[in-house]
Amino acid sequence: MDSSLIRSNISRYVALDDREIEFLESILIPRPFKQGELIVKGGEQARYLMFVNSGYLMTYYSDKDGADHVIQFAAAGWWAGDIYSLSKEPYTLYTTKALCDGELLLLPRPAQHQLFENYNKFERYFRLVFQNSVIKHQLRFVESHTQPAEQRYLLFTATYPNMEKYVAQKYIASYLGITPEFLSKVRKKLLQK
Amino acid sequence: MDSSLIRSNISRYVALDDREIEFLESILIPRPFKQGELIVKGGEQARYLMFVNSGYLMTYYSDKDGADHVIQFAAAGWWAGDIYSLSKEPYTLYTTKALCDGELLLLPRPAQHQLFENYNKFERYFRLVFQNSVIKHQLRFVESHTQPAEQRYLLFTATYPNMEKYVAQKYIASYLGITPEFLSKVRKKLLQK
DNA sequence: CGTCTATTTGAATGTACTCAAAAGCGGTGG
DNA sequence: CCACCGCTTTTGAGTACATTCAAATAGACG
Repeated sequence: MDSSLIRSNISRYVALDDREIEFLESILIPRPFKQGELIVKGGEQARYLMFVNSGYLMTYYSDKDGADHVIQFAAAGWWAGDIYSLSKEPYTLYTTKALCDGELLLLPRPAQHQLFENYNKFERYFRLVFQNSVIKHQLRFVESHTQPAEQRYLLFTATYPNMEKYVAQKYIASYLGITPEFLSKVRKKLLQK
Repeated sequence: MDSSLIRSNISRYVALDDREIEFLESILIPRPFKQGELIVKGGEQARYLMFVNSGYLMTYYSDKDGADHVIQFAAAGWWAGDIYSLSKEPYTLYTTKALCDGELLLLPRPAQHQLFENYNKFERYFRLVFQNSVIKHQLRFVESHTQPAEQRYLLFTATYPNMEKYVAQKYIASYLGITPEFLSKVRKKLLQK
């Protein structure tokens, strides 16, 4: 298993010693995935934290009318959006889908507890991960209420330069909080400029 | 100083022993505030985490055009929205304003480090606080893109039953992501029913 | 009481949505 | 290899939700 990506990610927040790295590697489970695969479905038990080792994923909420609302995209080096199901809730609300072939590193729930009990550096690491995630969510929220759709789309393409190759436009529209039809019109208008 | 509220809040996540409580109390600073007071202004140094011991606060972002965008309201027993400035960033983007008289408990930045270094229960506590905050932000985001303004307003009044007594409507409008004028019309329509 | 700000109201406008139909695109099987 | 199927994207017309601007009214505070 190649744990270099997750190790370098963690080392941006806390310094791990050999013992901690060894333990981490002993509990991570490599999990390859194929394009289009539904890795976790909304309503299922949330059994793992998912670190993206390679490839692209997205996490979305399917409402009662069957409409999907994209919460987050995740590239290699990110935790999948459904990281949040390590809460008390045993079931996740969100579906996680592969946008191309790739590999996850799974951190099973029981192992999470071991990790937190025995190595409090990981507690800190995840505190910082969540903390930064909250900050990003706040910014995204402010953006979504200050900028019109066109600006938000431009911001998206700047932030996720490669994502458009992998994601159907309707999911980008969903992420931006607009309809696919309207995104199509926004793009047309931008191309004419 | 009355630390009963913060202790009972923390005890929902981790059990503190006497030593830990004593230390916590030794580093918290009571800070009374008056209605309308700007407790922290956007652009200033973020020097404290702020726990609301009594009263109501709100946290907002003022954009370059001078428009305010409310991120969060906070009642007694909550951490103020600007909790997020315990990150690496030395300055906060957000302004925190008192909506009535009340009292904060301040947790200064240097004391945060002591807390995290010496008592890893607090690390866990804040991990869980952030974790739950992320979950709430995600839900709020999905709501704001699935429900029309009228629904969001009803949800708001149900979620924060007393808040309307303290908050100017224009700030509720801002929190909901609509203009004050439109909120006024929404309310009128609801009253006619 | 007067001033300042918040709220209400109305008219005109704009942004984004719905619905429906056509065009494009990718994969599968004959 | 081409034809067909299903799904995504585009396009257009009509509509709805929400905004802007302006003016009138109401409330809060000194």
